[in-house]
Amino acid sequence: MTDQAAADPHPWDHLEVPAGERTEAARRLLLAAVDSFARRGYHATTTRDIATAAGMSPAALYIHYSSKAALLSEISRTGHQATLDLVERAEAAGGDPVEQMRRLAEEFTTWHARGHTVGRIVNHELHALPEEDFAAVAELRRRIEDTVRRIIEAGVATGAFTVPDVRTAARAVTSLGIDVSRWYSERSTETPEELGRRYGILVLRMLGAAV
Amino acid sequence: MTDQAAADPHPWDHLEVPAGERTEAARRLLLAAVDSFARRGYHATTTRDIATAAGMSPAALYIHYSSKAALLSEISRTGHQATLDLVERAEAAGGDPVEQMRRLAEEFTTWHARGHTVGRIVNHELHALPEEDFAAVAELRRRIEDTVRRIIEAGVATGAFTVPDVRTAARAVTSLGIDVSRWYSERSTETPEELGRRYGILVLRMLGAAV
DNA sequence: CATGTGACTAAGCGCTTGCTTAGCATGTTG
DNA sequence: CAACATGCTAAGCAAGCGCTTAGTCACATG
Repeated sequence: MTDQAAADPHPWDHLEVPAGERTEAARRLLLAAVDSFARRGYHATTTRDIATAAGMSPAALYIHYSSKAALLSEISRTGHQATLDLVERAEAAGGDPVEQMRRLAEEFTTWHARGHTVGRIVNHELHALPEEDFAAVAELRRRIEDTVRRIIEAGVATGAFTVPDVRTAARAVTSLGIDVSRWYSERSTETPEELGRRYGILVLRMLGAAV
Repeated sequence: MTDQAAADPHPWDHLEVPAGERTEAARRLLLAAVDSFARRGYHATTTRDIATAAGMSPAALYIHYSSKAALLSEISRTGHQATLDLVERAEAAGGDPVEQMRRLAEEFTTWHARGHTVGRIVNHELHALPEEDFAAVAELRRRIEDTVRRIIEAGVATGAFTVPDVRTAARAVTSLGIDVSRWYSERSTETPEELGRRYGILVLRMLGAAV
């Protein structure tokens, strides 16, 4: 089950929710919500859309989730956590700042291409979150950007990177990856991995590394 | 009136609608729509929100615009046209590909920072457009990206640029600028012009130019 | 085999939505 | 000064919204 899910990429994989933690029905609802929120946007999606896509009556949704916003919260929180994990793993895996940054840029980009549906919700529906969920998620976003900045600072210190301004460069690196979720589509000719490799090169060059 | 509007930057300036072409009331409605669509999103904005912000009763909106979607269409069409004009001017102003690209990247970035409210609507509410408006706008977007790609191709031909893939590089350049409208805020410490200059350097480096 | 229990549906409630209608002042025109 | 156009408001309509209620059914437990 688990290894098959890993072999067969799926929007669900981008929400780090252990398979056993929710029932089949709740999982189906969450997947339907991801699809619908990503395609039409949170406010344009109705609870009837979600329930119908999950093969249930409108009322069944409320047995598994307390509200439409609760679905968004779960998607946003787990999606952000998965992204932060990815970024911190790229830093922790070691090597010099150039190696760390290549890994981070490649995987960050690949994630946002493969999981562009979840990515779209994570990055474009922040304003629709209940206030306390927004605060939690904002903290995760801060830590993602901090990690990127830390690697750039390290690279500037060793002389491997040269940038006009560290904060601006960190913004640019994360921004480039995030925006992939806006434009990437299944119809794109590049695979997520190809795109990741190419973006890895572009990012290193942007930071003034010799590539 | 007109020169004061030019001296005092305003969301309106990013919608290239000649001052005389609409009445005061219609202009107020359009501005209220820009503000509300950018802040809450198209679907979360009600016609009552817009009319009230423009100081009118809900019904008055329909004297000036045929529907809520007509407001979005006008914002999206004029916003896209303004962006295309900017990009084509940067190419036409001459110089070698490096000079053209620096100008394009700087002005494209500055535009998306200063006009981030309009930019947010232009780039994130495409799916809410009526079908025929979407088609018109998609054509403008294609021409924007084509212009960027043309300059990169010219630079690759002269040897000034080196990129892993021209289409991917063009995507990255436009994407970097577009995403500024998502995260830039009036509270940002960088001015739009500062950010433009820094992004200009990052973009040229990304394309393998010696900077 | 009575009594729960959990997952579900049919129906619908109260409210908000985009938009319309009817009417009212103001100003312009023959 | 009658006739009309313009720009607006008060009131409200049909449709759709998020969510609730009441009840059904399959199945587990004493």
